[in-house]
Amino acid sequence: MLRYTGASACELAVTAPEEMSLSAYALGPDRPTSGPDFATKREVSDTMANPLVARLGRFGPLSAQAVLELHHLTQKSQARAAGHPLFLEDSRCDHVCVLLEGVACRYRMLSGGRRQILGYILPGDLCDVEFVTVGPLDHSVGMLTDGAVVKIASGKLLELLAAFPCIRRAVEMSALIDKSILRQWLLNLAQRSASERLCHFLCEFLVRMEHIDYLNADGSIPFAINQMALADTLGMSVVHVNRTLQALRASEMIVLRKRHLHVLDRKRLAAMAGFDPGYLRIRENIR
Amino acid sequence: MLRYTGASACELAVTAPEEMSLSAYALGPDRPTSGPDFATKREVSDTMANPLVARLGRFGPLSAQAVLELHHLTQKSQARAAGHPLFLEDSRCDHVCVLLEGVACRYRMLSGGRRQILGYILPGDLCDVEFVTVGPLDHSVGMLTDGAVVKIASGKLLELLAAFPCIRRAVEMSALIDKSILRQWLLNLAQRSASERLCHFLCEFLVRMEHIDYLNADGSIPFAINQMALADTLGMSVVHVNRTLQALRASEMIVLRKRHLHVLDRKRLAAMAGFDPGYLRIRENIR
DNA sequence: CGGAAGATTGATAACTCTCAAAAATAGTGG
DNA sequence: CCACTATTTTTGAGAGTTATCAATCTTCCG
Repeated sequence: MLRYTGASACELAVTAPEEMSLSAYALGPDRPTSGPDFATKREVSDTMANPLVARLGRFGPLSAQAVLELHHLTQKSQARAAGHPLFLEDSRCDHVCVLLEGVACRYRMLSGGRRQILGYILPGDLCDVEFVTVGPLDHSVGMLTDGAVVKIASGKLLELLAAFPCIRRAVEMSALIDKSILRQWLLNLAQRSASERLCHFLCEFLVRMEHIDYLNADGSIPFAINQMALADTLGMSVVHVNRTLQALRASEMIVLRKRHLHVLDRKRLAAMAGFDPGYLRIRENIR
Repeated sequence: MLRYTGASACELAVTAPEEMSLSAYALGPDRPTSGPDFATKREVSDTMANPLVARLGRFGPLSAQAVLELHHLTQKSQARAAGHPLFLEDSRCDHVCVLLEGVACRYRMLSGGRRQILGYILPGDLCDVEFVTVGPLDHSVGMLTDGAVVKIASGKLLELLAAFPCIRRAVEMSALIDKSILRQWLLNLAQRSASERLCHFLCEFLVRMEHIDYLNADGSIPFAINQMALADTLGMSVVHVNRTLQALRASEMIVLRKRHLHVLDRKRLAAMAGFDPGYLRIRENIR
């Protein structure tokens, strides 16, 4: 039972045009997601229902006051359709976003219309944490799937960081992990073959999704990332992504269809990729 | 054949065996480097002679007291020969290093004896700034050339950060730039051809060296990075690095010999690489 | 001078890209 | 609910880039 079901509009059974009325969507009483409706749950006890609280809380205990504040900040969620930009390169920004639902990515566009995806942002993640940034952003952030976000003014966030050391620590930790992931990606791109790269990405994505409770009972996860995005992530052509995926399917390591990924043999996939989840700093290891 | 033997002593024209008497070297009156002798310049007014002070100072004004403290911390430099490890993956550490001289790099070893270089550390840079790290390090740091470092206990650094907001800001800024460089490298590896990657790296290295005043009067910079290290940086084979370098020489964009790099045509090199120095957050642009 | 590390060369093979087109799937509007 | 269009996935063929292997040459340094 999931908040983010992975599909663009289809699974949510609502159309989500670029400029729909956001508040209506976010606050509507019959919001068609199957998950908890954040707008109606305000109890502190319900901490794990809030992706931001859940995520920060995994880095260490948060004070009750801190949890309250975080809850308060994430009340007014706004829907965002796939393709919607959250931040644009070269612009300046006065706020950060918390992703509540869906998948977003950092990316840069290059001459020739190429795109390089620099990282994935999952529910509960803060972006762009480089709020400290004085200059213009050096990359864009956009939604890869439909989802929902909350904006937080930079000033407000800075207050929060100053007032709650537990939050500050969690955010700092989160930034370190981001960096760790970047290094891992670097290594992937530089040293591994196309199929190894793809396997590694799938392993990482699986572990991250599992960590935030998006693993379904049947062992699958929502996976609304199309082959073009995979190509832009892994520095390979769409054609080659396609063929590599087919090879993985043929060797019965994964099933990927209808925007859901089912890893049939984690061990083999991880071995193939040389994947060691340590860099994600998550307690439990891949089985 | 192990891949990481590092450069032999050369720039410094001294032999630097693994376990030489460090203090003798660092404090010797006739230290054979061409640069300023940090050990004998203790005046606060002489701020730019201290690589750490110089580097942090470029991010914003440092209070006189902060400069004093930084100076004090960087008195006891220790020589480090090429190949010397500063931090080892999986170990825990209770200190950071400031590089005063030479070039160091972050790297990870992979199965099969391969090495991936994850970043370069130049004089004035702090490593590993991930001192906050609770867990073991996820990568190693080692000297690529002979040089000198100063160790700072983590506790001491934390005190400093707490006591001097100007230092804290500079260190945070520095961490952000690190991340920015990582993203740029990612993009390089994923999207550019071997020759573009190489050009891009040379541009970046040139700008960084210039920024810390290592540009010689003749327009060259010290470049003690061998082709094996370049290969491990750019994810290509040594053979291909060699051939690509030759092509660059043939097209009269660079002269690279005797461990010195002379870029003859910056504009063309930058254009070839798609290099835009903005991500380094340095005032002056490449000419 | 001798040994070792680094740079260079040649030949071959492997991997991945590009182009072009067809098939399948998802989303839209009647 | 169905037809229609756009997007995404899949397939085939050929070309290009880069890796690998093995040997030689060069430079450095004791």
